[in-house]
Amino acid sequence: MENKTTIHDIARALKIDASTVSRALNNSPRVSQKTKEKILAKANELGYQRNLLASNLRKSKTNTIGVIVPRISRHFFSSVISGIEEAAYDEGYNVIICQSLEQLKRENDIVGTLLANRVAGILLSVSMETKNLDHLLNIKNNGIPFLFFDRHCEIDGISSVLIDDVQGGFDATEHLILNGCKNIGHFSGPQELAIYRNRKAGYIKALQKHNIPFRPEQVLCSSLMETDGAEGAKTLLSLPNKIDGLFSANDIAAIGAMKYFKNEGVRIPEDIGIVGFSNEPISGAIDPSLTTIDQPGFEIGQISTKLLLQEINDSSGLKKAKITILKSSLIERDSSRK
Amino acid sequence: MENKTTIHDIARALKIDASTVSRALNNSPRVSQKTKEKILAKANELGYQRNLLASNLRKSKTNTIGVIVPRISRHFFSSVISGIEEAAYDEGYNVIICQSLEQLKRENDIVGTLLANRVAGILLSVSMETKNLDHLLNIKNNGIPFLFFDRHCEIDGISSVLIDDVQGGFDATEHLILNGCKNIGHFSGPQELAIYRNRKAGYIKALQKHNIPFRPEQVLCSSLMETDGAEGAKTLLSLPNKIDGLFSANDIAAIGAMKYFKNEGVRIPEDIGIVGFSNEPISGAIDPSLTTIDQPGFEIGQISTKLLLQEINDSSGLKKAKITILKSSLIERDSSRK
DNA sequence: TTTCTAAATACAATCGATTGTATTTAGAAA
DNA sequence: TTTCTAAATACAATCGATTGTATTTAGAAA
Repeated sequence: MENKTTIHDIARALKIDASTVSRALNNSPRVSQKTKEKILAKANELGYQRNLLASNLRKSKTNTIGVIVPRISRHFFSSVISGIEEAAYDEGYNVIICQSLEQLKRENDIVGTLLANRVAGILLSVSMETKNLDHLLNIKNNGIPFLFFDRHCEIDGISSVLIDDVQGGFDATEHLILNGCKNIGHFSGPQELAIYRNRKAGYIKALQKHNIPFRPEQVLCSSLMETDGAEGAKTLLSLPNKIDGLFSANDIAAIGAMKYFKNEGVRIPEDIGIVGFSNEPISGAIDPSLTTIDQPGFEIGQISTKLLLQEINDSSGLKKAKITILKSSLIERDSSRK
Repeated sequence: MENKTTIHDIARALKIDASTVSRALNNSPRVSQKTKEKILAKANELGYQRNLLASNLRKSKTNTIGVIVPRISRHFFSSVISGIEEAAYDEGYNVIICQSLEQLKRENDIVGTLLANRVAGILLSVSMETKNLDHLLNIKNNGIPFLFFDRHCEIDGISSVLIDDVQGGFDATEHLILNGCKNIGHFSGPQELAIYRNRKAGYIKALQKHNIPFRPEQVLCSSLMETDGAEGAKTLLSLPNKIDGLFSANDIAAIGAMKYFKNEGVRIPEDIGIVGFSNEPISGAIDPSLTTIDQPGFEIGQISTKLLLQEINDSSGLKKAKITILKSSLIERDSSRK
C-alpha cells in the first residue's frame, strides 16, 4: 500500500527479467503471448501503475504541455483552456496551467519551472508587461516547441494562433459609424501587445474609410480593467469634441465606462454608442446589452494544441512560423443600436 | 542548443565530481564557497537547468498537484482554480488541471494519469456521474493525499472543504418566504451529490420553520443546465398548486427558468420570486438581476491547497478527515424583491 | 539424434540527479 | 616535519523504466 510496485516486483514474482516485463506492458512483439498474459495478470494483482517520471526520464520526453495565460478566471482564457485541455486529453497529453497575472516576473518564473519540468511544449498568451523577450527566446534556445495564442510576440520561427484584430477593430468601429456615430473614442491596451495595436489600427482604418478625422487624444491606453474604463469615460467626457461613440478593446473596460456614463445621466446608446471586444458572458446580460466582438476561444485552444502537438511530433527541425488567423464576429446588441 | 546540459557536463568542464555539482546547486554546506561559485558560474555559462524529472524520480516526490474539476469554464471553478494556482505557486508547486466534463469515465482516466504522473496530491470536485467510488479509493490506497472541495464524497480519512449548503439553501428559501412567497418550487441536482441533497435539506428546513407544507412534486432534479431550467419552469407552471417562488440549486438553471417565465408573460419577481446559487458573474447583470448565494471560490481554492500541502508535508500517516466549512452569503438582487 | 534458425528471454547500460559512505586535502597542533 | 582532525571532495549505488545486444530456448530440418 505504501510502496508502489515496480516492474522489478513483477519480474521477481514471476522469476523473469524486468526488461521482459517492460516489453510486455508496452505490448512489444518480442514477448510471447503467454508471458504477456502472465505479466498482465500479475501486474493487475499487485496494483502496478507505470511510473511516468521514470519512463519519461528514460525516453527523455514527456506527455505534458504547459499553458501560460494572464488570468484563468477570464472567460475568454478559460474557454481557450477548455479547448486546449480537450484536444490534449484526446492525444494523451496532460496540461499544466499557469497564470502570469499580467506580471512579467511571474511569467519568467513560470517559464523556468516549465522548462525544468521538461514539458513537451508550451502554449502561451503573454502578459501585458511582456516587453523583454529573453525568457521566450530561452524556450526557443532550449529547443522546446512553443506557440502563441491571442497575445503574441514576433519571434523568428514561432507560430501564432490569432484572431484578426485589425478586422475586429474595423468591424466594431464601422458598425458604430453605420449607426450614426461621428466622433468615436477608443480604449486601447498596452501598445507593446500586437492585439491592442491591431485593434487600434482597425479603428483608425474604419475612420479613414468614412472620412472621419482621427483625433489621437480620443485614444486612451490603460490596462483595461473596469476602473480604467470608468476613468477613461470621465476623460472622454471632458474633451472639447463631444464624443458619441466608444470602441473599447475589451468588454470589461467598456462595462466600466457604461456604468460611469449611466451614473452621469449619459444615455446608451442614444447619446453614446458602445462596442466592446471579447464577448464575455456578462456582456449579453447587462443592461443595455453590450455589442461586442466574439472570439472563438474554445476553437483557438483546440487549434493551438493541434499545431503544437504537430510541432512536438515533427522532428524535422525546420520550423517556419505559421500564423493562423481565426475569424471574429460582431455580435450586435443594444448598446450600439441607435 | 539541442542537448540539455546536465550536472555531468558541468562536472566534466570543471574536472570535479557530479555529486559535488549537485550539492553545490542545492547549496549544501558540504561544498566550499569557492567551489560553489565556480560551479554556479559554469552552470550559468552552459545554460544549465535542473531536470526535475530526474530529481523527482530520485527523491520520489514531485512538486505537482493535480486538480480535477467538472468544467474549467464555469466561473465558480475557474475562481477556485485561481485560488489553487496562487497558493500552489507560492509554495513552489505546479498545478495540473483536468476537467471531467461531468463524466465518470473521464474522471476515472484522469485519476489514472495523475497517479502515473506521481502527483504529490490531488484536489477534486467530483462529477455528477460519480456514484462508484473505486477510483477515489484507489487514490487513497496509493497513499496519495487528496481532498475534496465543493462536491465531496464520504470516504474515511479524506478531508473536504465545503460551503454550508444546508445553510445556503435555508437562507435562499427563507429569503423568498420573508419576501412573501408561500409556495416555493426547487430545482435540485443529482441526489448522489451531497451539495444538492444539502441545498434541498436547507430548502425543506426553511419551509418547516415557517409552517409551509413541503410538496415533493415541486422539487425537480436535473443536471441543472440552462435547458433543464426552462423545462423545469414549464413543469412547475403545469402543477395544480400555483407556485410563487423558485429556489434553484444553481444560477444557470435559474436563468433558464427566468427566460422561460419571461417568455410566458410571468413577471419576476411580482408573480414568481427567484433565487439561484453560485453567484455567476452573469447573474448580477441579467434583467432582473438574480438573487443568489455567493460561494467564495478563490478562498475555497486557497484553503484547500493549504490543507493539501499540509497533508503532503505531514508524514505522520494518521489522517483524520477534517471538514472545513466556509460561509456562503445571500446576495439580494431584483429577482426576489416583491 | 544433431544442427540450425527464429523466437523468446536475459544482460547490462542508460536517462539525470541525489545521497550515504569512503577518501583526500588543508591547515592546526604537536 | 609529522600527526591529526575537520572540511571538502570523490565514489558508487539508487530512483524505475527502457532498449540495444547477447544468450537461451524451442521447434523444424537434416
